[in-house]
Amino acid sequence: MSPSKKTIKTAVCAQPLAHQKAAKKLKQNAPKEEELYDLADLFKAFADSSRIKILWALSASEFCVCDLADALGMTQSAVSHQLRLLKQSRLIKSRREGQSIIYSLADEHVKKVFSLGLEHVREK
Amino acid sequence: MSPSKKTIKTAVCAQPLAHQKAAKKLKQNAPKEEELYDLADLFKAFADSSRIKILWALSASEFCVCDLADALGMTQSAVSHQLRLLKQSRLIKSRREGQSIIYSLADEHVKKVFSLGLEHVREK
DNA sequence: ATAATATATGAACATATATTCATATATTTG
DNA sequence: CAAATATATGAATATATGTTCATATATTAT
Repeated sequence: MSPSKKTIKTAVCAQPLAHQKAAKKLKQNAPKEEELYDLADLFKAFADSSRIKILWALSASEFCVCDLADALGMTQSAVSHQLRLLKQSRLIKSRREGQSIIYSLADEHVKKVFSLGLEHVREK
Repeated sequence: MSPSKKTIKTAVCAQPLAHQKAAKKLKQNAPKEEELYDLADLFKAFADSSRIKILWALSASEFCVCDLADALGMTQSAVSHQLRLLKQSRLIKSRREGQSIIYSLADEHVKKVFSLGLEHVREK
C-alpha cells in the first residue's frame, strides 16, 4: 500500500520517561503484578448494576435467593449466577436454612467500598 | 417435547419475601435507581487491569500519555482510549504542557478505593 | 418413595468492551 | 509553512460477560 515510509511512528515518546524519578518510585512501591489483577477482579464484582443491587440489598439484611429475585425484579437463575460470582470474590457468604440458602455480606469491606463510591458519585 | 406440564415453575418463592421488614427497610433507604447505576459505572472504571495499572501509576505521580504507555507496556492508542474512560468517570484530570498532555488523579477517592481493595485482596 | 419447593448450573445467545490499525488533530520546531 | 512529535479517535475485531432456557441437585412434606 504505502510506497515507503520516511518516518516510523513509534509507540513511545522520543524522550521516554521524562519523569524518571517518579517512574523509579513507581516500580519500587508497586504491588505485585498479580495483586493488580486481583484488584481489577475485585472491582469487577462491583461493576454491574445487578450485582450492585444485590450487594446493596445484602447490606441491609441477609436474604434467600428467591427473595432477592423478587425484590430486585430478576429471575432466580440470573440472581443465582451472580451470587456465585460474588461468592467467588469473597464478598458474600451463605448458609443453608431448610430449603433456602441465605446469603449475607462476608465482611464490612462491601459497605466501606459503597460509601466511598457513593461519595464520589454524589460529588458533582 | 414435554407432553403437558402439571406445575408451572415460577421465578419467585411460594412465600415471597419472608423477610418483609428487611425488604421494607430496603426500599426506604435505597439510593435512587440511578445512583446504583452510577455506582456500577464508577467501579467499571476500576474493573480492568489496564486501567488499574494506569490509576496505580497516577497515584504515584502525574504522567504524560507516552510515558504511561512506556511504563506499562501498552500502546499509545490503548492508553489514550482508557484515559478517556477514566476521565469520563472523573477519576483523572489532565492539562496540556507543550506537546504533551499530563494526566493526574482527580482527587483522593482513587487512593482510598485502592487501599480498601488491597485490604480485601490481601486478606486470605 | 413421590411431589413440591429452592437453588445451582451448562449451553446458547446477545451485548459490552478492550485492543489494534489507520488516521486525524494539535503543538512545537526549523 | 512544512516536518516532527504527542495525543485523540473511528472502525473493525476479538474476547468477556450477563441473561435466558432447560434441567440437575438438594431439601422438605405427604
